[in-house]
Amino acid sequence: MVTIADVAKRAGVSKMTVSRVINNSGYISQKTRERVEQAIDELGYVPNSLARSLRFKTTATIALILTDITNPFFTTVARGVEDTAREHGFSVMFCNTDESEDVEAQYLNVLIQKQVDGLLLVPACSSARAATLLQERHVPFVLLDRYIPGMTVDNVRSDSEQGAYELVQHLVQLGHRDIALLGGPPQITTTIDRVTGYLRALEEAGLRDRAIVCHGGYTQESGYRMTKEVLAADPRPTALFGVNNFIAIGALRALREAQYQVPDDISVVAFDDLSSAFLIEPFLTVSNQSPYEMGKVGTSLLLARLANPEPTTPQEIMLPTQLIVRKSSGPPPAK
Amino acid sequence: MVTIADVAKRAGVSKMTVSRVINNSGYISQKTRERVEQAIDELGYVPNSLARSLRFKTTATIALILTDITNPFFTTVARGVEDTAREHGFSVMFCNTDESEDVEAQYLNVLIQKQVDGLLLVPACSSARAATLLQERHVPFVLLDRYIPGMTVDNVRSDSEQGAYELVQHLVQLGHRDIALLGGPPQITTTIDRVTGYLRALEEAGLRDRAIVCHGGYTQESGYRMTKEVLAADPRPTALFGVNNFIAIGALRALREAQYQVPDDISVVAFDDLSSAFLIEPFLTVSNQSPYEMGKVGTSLLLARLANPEPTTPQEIMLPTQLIVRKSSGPPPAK
DNA sequence: TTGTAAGCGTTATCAC
DNA sequence: GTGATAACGCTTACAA
Repeated sequence: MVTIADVAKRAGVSKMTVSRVINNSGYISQKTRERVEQAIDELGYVPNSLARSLRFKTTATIALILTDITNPFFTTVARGVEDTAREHGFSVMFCNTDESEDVEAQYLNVLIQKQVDGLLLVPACSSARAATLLQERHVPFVLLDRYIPGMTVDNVRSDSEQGAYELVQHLVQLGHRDIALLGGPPQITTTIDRVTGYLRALEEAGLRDRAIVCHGGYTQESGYRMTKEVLAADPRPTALFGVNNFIAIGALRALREAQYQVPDDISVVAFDDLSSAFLIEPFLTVSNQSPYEMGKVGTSLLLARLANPEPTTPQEIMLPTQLIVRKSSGPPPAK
Repeated sequence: MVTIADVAKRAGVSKMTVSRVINNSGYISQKTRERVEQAIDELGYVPNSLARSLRFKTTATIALILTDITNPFFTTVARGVEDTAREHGFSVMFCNTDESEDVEAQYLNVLIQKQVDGLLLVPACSSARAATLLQERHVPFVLLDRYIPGMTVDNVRSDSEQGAYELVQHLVQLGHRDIALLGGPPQITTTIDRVTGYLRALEEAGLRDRAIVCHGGYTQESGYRMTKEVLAADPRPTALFGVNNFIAIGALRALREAQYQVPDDISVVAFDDLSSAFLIEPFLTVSNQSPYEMGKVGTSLLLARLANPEPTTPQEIMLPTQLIVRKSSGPPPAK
C-alpha cells in the first residue's frame, strides 16, 4: 500500500505538505503542489479514509437497518436513503433483520464498532431495545416507517391511521358491513395504527361490533392463511383489508383458489402500492405511501442531526397517504 | 468516547491486558480478566474497529455495486450477498449506479479509500473501466450477472445464451416464425448473449433471416416503446422475447393498449421470473434465473479470494437457467 | 501473567 | 511556505 509518506519521499517534501495538497488547506507554492501531484499520480496514491476517520472521529457513513429489502416498499425506501446520502457525500451500509431482534442487535454492535456516524432504523418488532441501546451509546438515529410506543425520538412514517380510515370508509360507503382486517404482527406500530384507523371508520358507521381483526406475519403466506380463515367464519366478510402489499397478494391468491371473483363476490383493499412497475395492470384499491420520500426525509433529518449535534426536541414526521380507488373494490354482492 | 485506555485505568491494568481480554488472546489470570470485564461493562466500552482495521489492514467489509436495487432481480441478488457475507462476519455496503460509469467510478474511489476488503460488481454498461481500476489497485473483486468482453476475471452469471435459446426454441416449436427480440443496451453482455442464443435458435430453424432485434434500456418504458415499433412493422411478429422482466412488462402493457390478446394474438416470453411474490397469478413464460444463488456464489468466491490471496486462475461460474412455460406463450394465430 | 514501546496512515499544532 | 512532533485507538513484538 502506498502511503502519504511514500508520496512525501518521492516528491522530496514532508508528509504535511502532501496532506495539505490533498486537502487543499494552507498555503502551498504552485511548484511544490505540482511536484506532489505528480508523485501522487506516479505512485497511484489513494488516501486511507480509515486513518482519517480515526483522527476526525467521523466516517461519512450511515447505516440503514430494515426488516427485508426484498419487499419493494423497503427497496424504494432504500433508494431514497442512498440517493440522499450520496448527495451529501455519505455512504450507506444496509442490513436486513428479518424482524429478528437478535440479528438487529448483532448488526447494531458491528455498526457501532465500525463507527457509523448515524443510523436509520426500521425497528424489528417495533421493539425499544435497539433504540435504547443507541441512545445509551449516543449514536444519532432516526426511526423509519415504525415508531416505538412510549418513546419520543426522531421518526418518519406514513399516516397509517388516516390511510386505513380512508380505505375502510371507502368500503363502508360502498355498502360493506362485514370488513375483515388482515393484519401483521400485533405489536408492530404500522399494524396497530392501521387497526386503529379501521376501528375508527367502523365506529363512525356504527359497525364497531362487527369488526373482524386477524393477526399474522407481513407475508403472502400469512395473508393466504388469514383469508382462508375469515372465509370460513360466520358472518363471512364481503370485504378484506390487507394491511400491507404481501398480505393482500396472499389474500387474492386464496380468493382465486376458492373461486371468488374480485370485486363481484368480495372486495379487497390494501396498504402500499405495489409499484406499478411490477404489474401489467394495477387493480388493487390501495392507500399509497411514499417510500422514496420516507427514505429521503429520514436521511435528511439524520444528516441534519449530524451536522448540528446540539440536542433538539425529537421530530416526528408524518407522511400523508393517498387513497387510490381501482377495480378491486366494489359494492357487496346482493344478498 | 471511551477507549481502551479508560478501561485500563479503571481496571488498574495496562492497555495490553485489556486488549488481551477483548480478544481472548494470551494468558490472563481469572482475577484480572474479571476486573477488566467489569470495567468494560461499567464504562460501556465498545472497541473501535477503525483503529483495529488500521492495524490489520482489513475491514471485514465488502461492497456490492449494482445498477438498480429497485429491480427485484438485483434485490434478490443483494439478499444472497448480504446473507452470505453475514455468515462470514462481513458487512456490506450497497451502491446503485443507474448504469452510469461516472457514478460507478465515484463509488469505486470512495470504497477503495474506505478500504473495503473486496467488491462485488455489476459493471455499468459492461464496461472495463471499473474492473481495470480495481486490478490496478489490487482490490479483489467478482463480477456479477455481467462480464467484460475480452477480460478474464472472476465472475458469476446466468447462462444467458442457453436460456434465450430455449425460450426461442419453445416459440419456434409452437409454430412461430416471426419472433422479435426486445433487447437492452447493445453493449451489455446479458443482452449480447441473449441475442446470440436467440439467433442460434432461429438459425437452427432456418429462420435466421427473419430475425427482428431491437435495442433499448432495461426499463418498462423501453419495452413499451419497442413493442409499439415492432407491432407497426411488416411482417408483424407473432411472438415477443423480452430480454428482462421490466421490458416484458412494458411489452405487455403496450399489447394491452393495442388490444392484443396474449397468447391468442401474440405470445410473450421473457428472462427473469418476476418473483411470484409480486403476482397473484404468474403467467409469463420465462427463463428463470437464480439471483439469490448468484449473490451467494459470488460472495463465497470473493470471500475465498480474500481468505487466500494467492493469485489463482480466474473462475467463471455459469448458473443454469430454467425454462418455465406458462400461459403467455401459445401457437401463433391462424392466418 | 503482565507491561512497554513502536507503529498502522492521517492531520492539528506550532515552530522555522 | 514548509516541516517536526504528537495524537487518534488499537495491537504486535519484546521485556520483565
